[in-house]
Amino acid sequence: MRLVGPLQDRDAWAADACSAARTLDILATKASFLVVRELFYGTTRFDDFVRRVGTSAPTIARALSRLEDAGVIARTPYRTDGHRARDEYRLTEAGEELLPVIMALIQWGDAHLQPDGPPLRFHDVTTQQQVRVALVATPDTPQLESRQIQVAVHSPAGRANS
Amino acid sequence: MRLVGPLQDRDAWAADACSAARTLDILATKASFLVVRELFYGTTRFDDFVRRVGTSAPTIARALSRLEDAGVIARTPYRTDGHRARDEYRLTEAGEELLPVIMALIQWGDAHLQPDGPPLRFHDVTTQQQVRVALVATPDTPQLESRQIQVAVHSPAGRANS
DNA sequence: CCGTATCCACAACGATACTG
DNA sequence: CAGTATCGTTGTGGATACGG
Repeated sequence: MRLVGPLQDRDAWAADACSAARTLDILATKASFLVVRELFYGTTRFDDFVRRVGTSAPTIARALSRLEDAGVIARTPYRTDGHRARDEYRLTEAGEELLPVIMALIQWGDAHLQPDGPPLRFHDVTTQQQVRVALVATPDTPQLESRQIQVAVHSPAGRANS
Repeated sequence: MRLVGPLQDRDAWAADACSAARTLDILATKASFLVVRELFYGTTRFDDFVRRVGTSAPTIARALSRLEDAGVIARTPYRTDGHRARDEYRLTEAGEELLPVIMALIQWGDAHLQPDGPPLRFHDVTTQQQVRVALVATPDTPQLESRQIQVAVHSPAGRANS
């Protein structure tokens, strides 16, 4: 990248105010990232997070409450039938906007850490074109939303579904 | 996102093989992310990392060696004049491809954690259009490279450069 | 089924001190 | 200037046990 303008204070803006640093304070741990990933995949229940993130219940509880504090997710009661109140977790609008972060991580991992190819495929639900994360400088480039994206397990070649 | 295909094994592909999880194993800590950010900003020297990431020397040393092990950065000697050999750190090609990850973090932080607006602005070096991270499903959308991006400190309104 | 509380192990961090 | 070594503290995570 090419730095322009007043750069004498180069050391100043790095540490405190950097937006990446602030975002990372929220998504502090690996578990937090993966909980957000699961939310995009539609997971809403505590127990499913535990199993699908592959971590312990306390870790999930910590991640969920931190994300809630940060306004990334909202905890809402479901099945309000009688005495047993249960919560489900959903992304807020702010949380939905984390999709590029997650997709960028997946895309890099697909390209560099998956010798056998990507385990998952992401396609536009209408055009069936492959979805990718791109850096663009065109204001008119449309932004895909999460519900327009289709996730499929990648089965190599035409594999008949038994 | 809409999950399609065989989903019985939903719990399986989440934990082990997920590309996001694997990427996060490399960028395990906040310091690792910020070191990568600094590399994009052109930082190459140990001491500059320490100051600009705002952390301690051992933390930087750890982050650098982990990133080197992962093939994200390469350590090359500079100023080979005589007895004093020093190293500089640069992104590998694989490392360069982490730019969408960093930009996505910055973009989210700009939108949600900066009440006074983004501290930095990113523009296409030729068109001067603003750069953003987008999810696209069009194969022909061009990908901006890091050297086509211009970084400027955001000074509100027209502030004369003294 | 949905979590929380407690405890222990380990990894990451900062402070400090030291080497070339 | 460019790191490494050590150490005490904190944060993160897993195991287990417990309560709604």
